[in-house]
Amino acid sequence: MREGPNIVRIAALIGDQTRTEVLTALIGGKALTATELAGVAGVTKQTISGHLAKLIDAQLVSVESQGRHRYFRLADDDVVQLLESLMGVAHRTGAVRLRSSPRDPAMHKARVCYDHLAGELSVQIYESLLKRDAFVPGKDGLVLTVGGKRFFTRVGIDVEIVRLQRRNFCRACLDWSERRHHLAGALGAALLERLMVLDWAKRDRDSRVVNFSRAGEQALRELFRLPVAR
Amino acid sequence: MREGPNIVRIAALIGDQTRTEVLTALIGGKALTATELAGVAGVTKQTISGHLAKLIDAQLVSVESQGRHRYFRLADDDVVQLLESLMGVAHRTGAVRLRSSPRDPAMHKARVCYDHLAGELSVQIYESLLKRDAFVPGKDGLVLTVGGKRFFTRVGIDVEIVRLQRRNFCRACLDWSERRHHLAGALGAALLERLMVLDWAKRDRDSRVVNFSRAGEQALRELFRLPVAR
DNA sequence: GCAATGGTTCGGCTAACATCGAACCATGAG
DNA sequence: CTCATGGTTCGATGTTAGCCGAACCATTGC
Repeated sequence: MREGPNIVRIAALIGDQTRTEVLTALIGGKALTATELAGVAGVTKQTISGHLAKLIDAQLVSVESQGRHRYFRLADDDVVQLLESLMGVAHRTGAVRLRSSPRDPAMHKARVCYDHLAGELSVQIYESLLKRDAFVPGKDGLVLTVGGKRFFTRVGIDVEIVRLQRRNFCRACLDWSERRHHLAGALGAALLERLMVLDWAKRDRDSRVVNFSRAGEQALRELFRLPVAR
Repeated sequence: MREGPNIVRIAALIGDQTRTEVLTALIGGKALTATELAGVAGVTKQTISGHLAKLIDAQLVSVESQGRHRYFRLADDDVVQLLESLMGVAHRTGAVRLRSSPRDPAMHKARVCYDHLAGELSVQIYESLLKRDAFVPGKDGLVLTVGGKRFFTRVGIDVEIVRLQRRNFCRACLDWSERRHHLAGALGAALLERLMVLDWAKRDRDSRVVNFSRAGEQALRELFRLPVAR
């Protein structure tokens, strides 16, 4: 009768305010401790401990113990994709949070999606690269062409070193605010990393927003030949 | 404090066995009545009525009244994408249904994803088209090139007529079993439709499986120049 | 060794919600 | 009009699960 994977359990886990608070906090990409997570979720540590146990059991979150601390992070990229997918639907159905802060437009322009860039700018980068044949589809994600490699070399990224990472090198990720794709994988992460090192962009202290400096955005736009800013 | 769309409500709705039964039944693409849905979910009609009201209120499902019947269908493509995304995570975490039927390999090869094709074959088609520059990324999904149009004309699809539909014409959809993209949108739907008319493929009576005839698969492979079958 | 901090386990309380029986409204057939 | 069928509303019931207080284990610092 029933077929396919059991999605109910996963959805039920996300269908709780506290746990979603945890998951969205982890989209930021940084590994957090239980007490930190209890703080952002606004519950006691006993409660958060219970929730984290469930999330780990379901393999949505993974842990690493270091001394008396336990660091929690998302277990896999696909969790990020799932959350962004959920946000897409929530966005369409108008189920947005009441407190739509001034952050909102900034979130749309550029934000962190786990460890890579999301939002308007990121989509433009991805599409510009695609249009210039920077990658072709491969058997597991995207394959960077010789021409594509040049773009990254020019920002100061050593593509061959990035390629050594065990994770997926380069793939597309659906952007909930734009409903289009942006660059993810090790290469996407390396790009965001590099933007921060160059001081072209800075992460907002306590949100997923990424703020570009005037010069940084300018340089990025020229480098990836993005359409002119409005 | 909190930012972004409210995903908890959506996830909580999916996090119920009965409602998920309803949603997955509707991925099949056909609009179903309340009593039919009560049947597949195994609950009484009062119960299903309550669930449907919630799903409609959250805009995951839409209704159309016809006489004394009310036909329920998924409200938007993004719900399908969300469900497939969930299945992807559930698949990775090994949370598959106990009863893994002989249907399972068939599901992986070809199945219906709302109104278009999903599974191994569909991914191959998509990637073959992409490699042959059948589309370029556009501002809202993919744009079919002149070269791409030829592929569809050759199967007997009048692309210009398909383009008239109000829905998104052509876009990519993430495939949970393959973890890669396949073709969706009006064009994807038209292709599946055409395959059935040509008798190259048939839908399984009571599942999402799509069975290809020997000749049909052969023809499809040649037409879209797919890699040789294993 | 002893306190302090990070985290988990246990038990009990409470609220939310899925379920169904029964009654009720709407449409269509005879 | 009358009856049958498709759906919804209401109220009562039972289960689930989130939450916290308290006690407990583990690691670090003094």
